[in-house]
Amino acid sequence: MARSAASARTDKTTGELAYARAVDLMFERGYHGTSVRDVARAVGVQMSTLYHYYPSKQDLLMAIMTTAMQEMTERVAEAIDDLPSAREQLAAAVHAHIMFHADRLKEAVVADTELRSLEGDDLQLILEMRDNYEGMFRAIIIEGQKAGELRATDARLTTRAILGAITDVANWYRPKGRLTLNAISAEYVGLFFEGIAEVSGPSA
Amino acid sequence: MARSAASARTDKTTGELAYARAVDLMFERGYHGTSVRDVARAVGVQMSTLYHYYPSKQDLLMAIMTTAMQEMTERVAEAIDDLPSAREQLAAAVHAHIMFHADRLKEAVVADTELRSLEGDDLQLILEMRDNYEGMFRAIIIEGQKAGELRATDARLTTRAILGAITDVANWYRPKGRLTLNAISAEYVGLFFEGIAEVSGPSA
DNA sequence: GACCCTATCGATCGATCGATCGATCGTCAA
DNA sequence: TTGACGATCGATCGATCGATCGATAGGGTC
Repeated sequence: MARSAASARTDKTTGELAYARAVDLMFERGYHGTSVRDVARAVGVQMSTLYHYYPSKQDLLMAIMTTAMQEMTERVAEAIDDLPSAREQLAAAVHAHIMFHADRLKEAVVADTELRSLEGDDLQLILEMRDNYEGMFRAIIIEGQKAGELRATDARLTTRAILGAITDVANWYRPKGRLTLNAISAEYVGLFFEGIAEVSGPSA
Repeated sequence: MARSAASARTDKTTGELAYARAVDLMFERGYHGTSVRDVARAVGVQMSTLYHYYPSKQDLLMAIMTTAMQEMTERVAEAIDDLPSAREQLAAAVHAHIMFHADRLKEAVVADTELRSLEGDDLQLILEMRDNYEGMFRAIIIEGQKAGELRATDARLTTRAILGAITDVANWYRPKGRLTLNAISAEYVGLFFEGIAEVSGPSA
């Protein structure tokens, strides 16, 4: 088969390269800020060639978002599997979420921010995947409250607070930064469980 | 002066209307997803008229972002002024941030998400305003730790965790929702200070 | 060797983009 | 009453958008 120069130079097919370059560009400039021409130029191929792999620009975005949501969900599900306590499960889930947002940072950010660029059924599908993902976290919290491990806070709001905080990691994390990923993850878990108040402090 | 039909029908000038409609549209579709034509159509005016008030599309975005950052900073600064303890200051800052993100929701979201649409000096200016804003929160935490009110967590990371969580409120808050803003704010403050662990629970 | 299929190309479609022009409208001061 | 001027209009610019076209090169299949 005829392969593009760029595709032959790497071990990826043109379709896989298109996915990767689209992730890069949409991460930097957003969906509407990225033209199909930009992606084609980055792949080293004509624009019409991309339409051989993805029927539309929207389908290219959907491929990114479904892949990201699906793999993130799998990672968290695997991480909490068989853990005995809510505390351990929640810590593992937070850790898995942060890890995914670090080493698949661009896909995660695109998935987190381009919801508004989706239309119709595509939007509904991703919303369902998000609800399902959030539900995993909320279920842990609710079970932990039933078991007496966790305080009786509003489960839905608590879930949003935790997810809001750890999703934001993708907005500032730098691999060469001051803290390792494990340190970041551990510190977040400590914050969530124990809070910031000094128990023996003046206000206790 | 010659006033457009839309401007005459309201108490706003065309320039103010343009700002408001641009906020609406960029909130829904993002900066690159919103055309100057869209804004003009929403205002009820010709596209060229908008250029009488804003020299470029980028300047329109900058007007929104600087306004949002400036007013949000003022609100938090006023909220924490004269409060005696770090605990009270942080609670007030969190409350003010959430309140701003609720009643100026669209501007806040645009300011939070369109950083990547800015270029050159514009980007630098907004980044400085963000750093300054974040610095207010971090200063409270550091002072609270010195005073023994707060645990010795990583101040920079703790600040990001709190801001990440409360900024995300704009992504799900609905005025007709289950919880009032005061309840949301109070619950968040409780989470941040006390955490979710049950102190007398099995893991304590 | 005849055939087909996938992958790619260059060219081009109609639509829309951000931006700018000169002309005209409406208001207010003199 | 009139002249100046800010505000608005309609028309248009060159560039770029997402999408589609027909053509064809190069392997695999029988």
